[in-house]
Amino acid sequence: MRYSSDQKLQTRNRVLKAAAAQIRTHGPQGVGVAALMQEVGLTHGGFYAHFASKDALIAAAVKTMFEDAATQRHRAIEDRSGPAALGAFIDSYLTADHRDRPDRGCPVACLLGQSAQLPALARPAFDTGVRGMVRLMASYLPDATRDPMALASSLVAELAGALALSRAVEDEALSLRLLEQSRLALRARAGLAIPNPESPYHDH
Amino acid sequence: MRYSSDQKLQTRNRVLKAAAAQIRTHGPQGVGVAALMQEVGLTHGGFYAHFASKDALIAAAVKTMFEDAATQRHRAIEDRSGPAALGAFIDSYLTADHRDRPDRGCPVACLLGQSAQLPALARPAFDTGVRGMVRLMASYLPDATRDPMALASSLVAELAGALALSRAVEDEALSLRLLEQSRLALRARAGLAIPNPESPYHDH
DNA sequence: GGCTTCATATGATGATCATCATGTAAGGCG
DNA sequence: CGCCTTACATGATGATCATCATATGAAGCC
Repeated sequence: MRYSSDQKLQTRNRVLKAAAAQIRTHGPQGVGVAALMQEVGLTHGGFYAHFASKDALIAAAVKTMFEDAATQRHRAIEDRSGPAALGAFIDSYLTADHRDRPDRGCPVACLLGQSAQLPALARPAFDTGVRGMVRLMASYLPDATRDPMALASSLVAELAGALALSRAVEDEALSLRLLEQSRLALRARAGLAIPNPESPYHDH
Repeated sequence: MRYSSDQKLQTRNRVLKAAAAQIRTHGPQGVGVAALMQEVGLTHGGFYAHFASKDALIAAAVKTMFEDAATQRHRAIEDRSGPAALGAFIDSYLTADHRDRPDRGCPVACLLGQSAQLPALARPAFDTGVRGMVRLMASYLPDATRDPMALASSLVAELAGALALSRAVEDEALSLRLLEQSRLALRARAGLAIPNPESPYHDH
């Protein structure tokens, strides 16, 4: 081992982190190898010492996105459990902050509409991530829930859908309304009490 | 007027229709001017006689998508009204068929995740389309609904989210489960009776 | 019947991009 | 001390792409 003992690994991780951010903001197509390497402080040449192809990079980056997402979920939930944890997760998910920072946000919401341009290599990681998110939500639903996995599946669809929609929409008021009303609806569906009415929107 | 009287208009419409399909399947970036024109039976040169730029094409194509979507909604709803219309719409929306034909499907679900690569010119049309979809669903909710626009907003998020998710996922069983469980949840939330149990999925 | 107009074709231009062959320098090892 | 592995750089290649300048050819008009 020349250079410092794990030089290459650290570089690889920095490239991965940058790619994970770029993919979430600009989509898989929006990332160029040269621009990516430059962001890490290197030139494009060395890229193929770390990844076999751009598709391989994307697949690896998708994986790391979901790993990061898991730790972020823990941070949002803190030491809560059960429905309280679910409520905290929903509240942290459907915020303008999360909407405005896709680069460090939920990969499910970011890759939702990129199915066409996501290379086949990255698909399994996405599936696993979706399944993990559904399972997580199911595990926090009230014990009395009849079919937790069924409900969780529906909740995940609305969560990711609302966030992605709020990003796609241009009008700020419409965007905030989409976030807030799905937040309320999701809390109600999860059997949670009416939350702090932190954003009083009225239609029309 | 040389050629037949409205030759140019018809060509323009054919280009638009092809673009609307391609954008929905491959995303805005996935459409090339040359390939698009070839699909219409022309060469790339004439393109700029019809559109000022690729972005202008995309903006126009997004508009036509939403126009088509409106007529398709009428077809799905037929002569039903009120909750029955809503149920028919939900059932027609969350099907494997709709999932597998994005090229003629709902633009909201297709463009959900393309916010980054959608040119600014096309954004207003998208907003209008989303608003229209929310309004439509609100108008069909039961009269007793407390805040129809609020509920409709949440329903649209889940509808589009579930469809987009079902497309992004690789595993067919997972995909079908996402569709079906959101279909059931949405019907219930819209105050509709338990529907025909056309697809009995069990988790695990 | 020739002129003119307009829809489309041909071909070029420059930009961007993934990929790779080869060069270089850093630094542990003999 | 010098060698040689290794991480990265330089530069080239060929592909793809949007855009546009110019050519062509059909068809209505005088």
